[in-house]
Amino acid sequence: MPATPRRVTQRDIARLAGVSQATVSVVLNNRADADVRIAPETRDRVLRAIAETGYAADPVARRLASRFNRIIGVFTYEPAFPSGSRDFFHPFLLGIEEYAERAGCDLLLFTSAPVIDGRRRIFHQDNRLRLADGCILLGQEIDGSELHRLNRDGFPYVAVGRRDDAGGPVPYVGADYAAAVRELVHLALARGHRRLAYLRTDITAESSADRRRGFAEAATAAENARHLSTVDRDAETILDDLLADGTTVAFVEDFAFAVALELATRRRGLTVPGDLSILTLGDPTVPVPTDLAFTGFLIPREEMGRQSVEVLTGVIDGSADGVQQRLLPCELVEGDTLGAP
Amino acid sequence: MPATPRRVTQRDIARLAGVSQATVSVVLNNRADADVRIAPETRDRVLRAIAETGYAADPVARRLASRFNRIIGVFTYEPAFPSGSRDFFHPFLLGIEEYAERAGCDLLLFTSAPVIDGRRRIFHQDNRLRLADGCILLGQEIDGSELHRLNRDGFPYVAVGRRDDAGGPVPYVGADYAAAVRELVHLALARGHRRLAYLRTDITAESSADRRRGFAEAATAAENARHLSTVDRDAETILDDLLADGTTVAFVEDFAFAVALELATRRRGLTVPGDLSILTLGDPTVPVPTDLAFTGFLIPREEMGRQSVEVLTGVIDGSADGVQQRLLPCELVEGDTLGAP
DNA sequence: GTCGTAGGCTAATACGTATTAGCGGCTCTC
DNA sequence: GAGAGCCGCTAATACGTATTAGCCTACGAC
Repeated sequence: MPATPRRVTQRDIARLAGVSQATVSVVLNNRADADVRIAPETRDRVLRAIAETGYAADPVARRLASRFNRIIGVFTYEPAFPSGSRDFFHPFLLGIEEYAERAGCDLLLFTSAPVIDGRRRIFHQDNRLRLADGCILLGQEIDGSELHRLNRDGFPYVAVGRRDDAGGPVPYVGADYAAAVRELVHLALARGHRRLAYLRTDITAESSADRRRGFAEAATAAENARHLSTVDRDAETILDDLLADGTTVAFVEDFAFAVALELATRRRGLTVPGDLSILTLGDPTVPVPTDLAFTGFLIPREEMGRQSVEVLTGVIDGSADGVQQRLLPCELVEGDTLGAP
Repeated sequence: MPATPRRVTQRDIARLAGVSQATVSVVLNNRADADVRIAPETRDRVLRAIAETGYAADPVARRLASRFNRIIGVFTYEPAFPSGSRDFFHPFLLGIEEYAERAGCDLLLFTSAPVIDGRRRIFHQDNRLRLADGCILLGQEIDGSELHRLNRDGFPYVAVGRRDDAGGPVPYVGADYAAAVRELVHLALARGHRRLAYLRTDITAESSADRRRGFAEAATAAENARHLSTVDRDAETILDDLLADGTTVAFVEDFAFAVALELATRRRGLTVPGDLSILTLGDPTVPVPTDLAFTGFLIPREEMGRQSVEVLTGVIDGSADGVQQRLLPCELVEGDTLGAP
C-alpha cells in the first residue's frame, strides 16, 4: 500500500504558478491592502493552480499562524450518558447547531474530557480547549473554579443558563426563571389562592435558586407561602402535608414529582385543579408519561442555544463590548391544572 | 481592558525549569527511548514547573508537528434542519459519542459545510476536513463523487450505512437489511402467505436497494411477489390494488405509509392482520403516531454509531488492515401485524 | 594516556500558514 | 537627472510543538 501522498501545500501551488508561497497566501486571503498588491494576471495564475490541484488550506496551520479557527467548542458538564441527560442537551444543541451553521462555524464536542470525581472537567492535563476559538458551557451545575480559570485565562466562553460571578461576571444566556415564577404566582393570586407551597428539590444550581427567589418575591402578598423539600419523600406524604395545612396551590420544581402528586391526588378521590392546583416550573428534560397539560411555562432552550452562539461569536471577534448576560423570557403555558382554590 | 496574556508555552516552562524546550517536550510525551534520556531530577523540575503554571500543550501546534489530533470529524449529509431529520441522526450520534468518549477523542461536527445545489458538500473551497484525523459520514444518500475524492486523497473515513464502491471499496458500518427482509419473507411464507407485495418509495440509496434485493431473493418461493411504488399514491388506491390482486401480506418501506395503510384497511371494515398482514422494514426515523406494534425489525443505530468510531480509529492508527466493511444484524420485532393469510 | 561508550541533554529543523519589512524597477515631477 | 512615489512581489519570520542528529561529560577498560 502506498503511503498517503503528501498533501498539496501553498508551496506546491507557488511552484506551479511560478510565484512565492507568500503570494499564494495573499491571493487566498483576498488581501487588497495597499501594502500588498498582486497583479490580476498573477492572481489568475495562482487561482488556476489552486483549481487544478483542488488545494484547500490546512486549517490547523492556519490557526497556528493566525488567531482564529471558526471552531466553537461545546462542553457538556453532566456525563452525556445514560441517554436521559443526552436528551436534556438536545434542544440546546439544536439551536447551537443552527446558529453555528449560519455563522459558518464548526462545532467541537469535548467528549474527550475526563470524568474526575464524578464530573467532567474542562481543565486537566492535556486539555484541548484551545482547539476552539471559544466555548459554550452546558450543564445544570457548572464548577465555579473552572469558570474562575476561564475568566483568568481570558478564554472566550459563554454559559447556557445564568451563573453567579466567578472571579468576575460570567457571560451567559439564560432563562428568566424568576420572572416566570413570579408570573405564575401572580396568576395564582389573581385566581384567589392565598395558601401556596413551593416544592423544592435538593438542586443548588442558579436555575433553582432563581425559581425560589421568584416565588419568594411574588408570594409576599399571600397569606401563607411555604417551602417544602420533596427530597426522600413520596407524593403521598407531601400531599398529606399540603392538605393538612390548607394549601391550595403547589409550585413544583421537579416535573416528575408534579406528575406523581397529581396521581396521588386523584387516587385519593380528589381532583386537580378542583381540590389542589399544581403548577410546574419548566417543561421536563426527560420525557415524562402523562396526558395532563400542566399549567406552567416553557424554557426557550433552542433559542438559548442560538443566542449563546451569537454571544460567543461576538465575544470572539470583539464586536461585543462588556460582559454579555442575557435572560430570555419563558413562555407561559395555560394548561389545565390551575383552578380556583 | 488588558490584552489577553500570552498563553504559557513550552518555552516558558523550559525557562522556569532551566532546560531547553526540547526537554520539556520529551518530558511531556513521556518518551523513554534509548536515544533521549532525561534524569529523574530534571524531569521533576519540569513537571513541577508545569504544575505551577497549569500548562497544557496547544493541540493545534501539536497536530501541526505530529500527525494526529484525536479529533473525529462527523459529517451529516442531509441538512440537519428542520428538526425531523435531526432526530434521524440522534441515535447514531449517541453511539458515536459514547465510543468517542471511551476512545478519548473529541468530535468535530462539520456544520460549516455549505449547502450547494440542495445538499451539503464536504469538498469545497476552504474545506476543513483536515482538522480531524478521520471522519464519519452520515446520511441516507451520500454523494459518490465525494467518496471518490476521499478514497483518492487517502483520507481515513467510514460511512454509516453500506455504500457501493466509489473508485474503490468504501469502508462502512451498515445494517444488514437484505438479511432482515429475507427473514421477514421467510416468516411470512412459513405462515402460509403466497401472494406478497413490496411497497417501495422512490429512494435510490443502498439501504433501500438492499431491502429490495432481500425481498427479491427470498420471495422466489412465493406464488406471486410484486413491487409497487407508493410514490404519489395514497393508501386507499394501493389497498384497492393489493386486494384486487389477492395479496395477503405487504412489505412496506416507508413506515408512515404502513400506518396509513393499516388505517385505510380498518376504515374499510377489514382487519390487520386478519385480512392483510403489514410488515415494516425498519423502525421509523421520525416519531409516527400509532399505537400499533408493527411486525418488522429494528435498525441497530446506536451500535452502528459505536462501531463506526471503532472502525475509524482502527483505520487511523493503522491497526485495521484491509478495507473495513461491517454489516450488523437487525433485530426482528414480532409485533401484531403478521397473521395467517 | 588513549580510546570507547553510555548517559543527559540541546540545537536545529520540520509542520503549513499569515504577516510584514523591504527590494527592485518603473513613472512622474521640477 | 535626482529625488519621490508607486507597483508588484519576495524573503524572512512567527505561531508552538515533535523529532533527531549530535555534542559534552564522565567513566571504565586496557
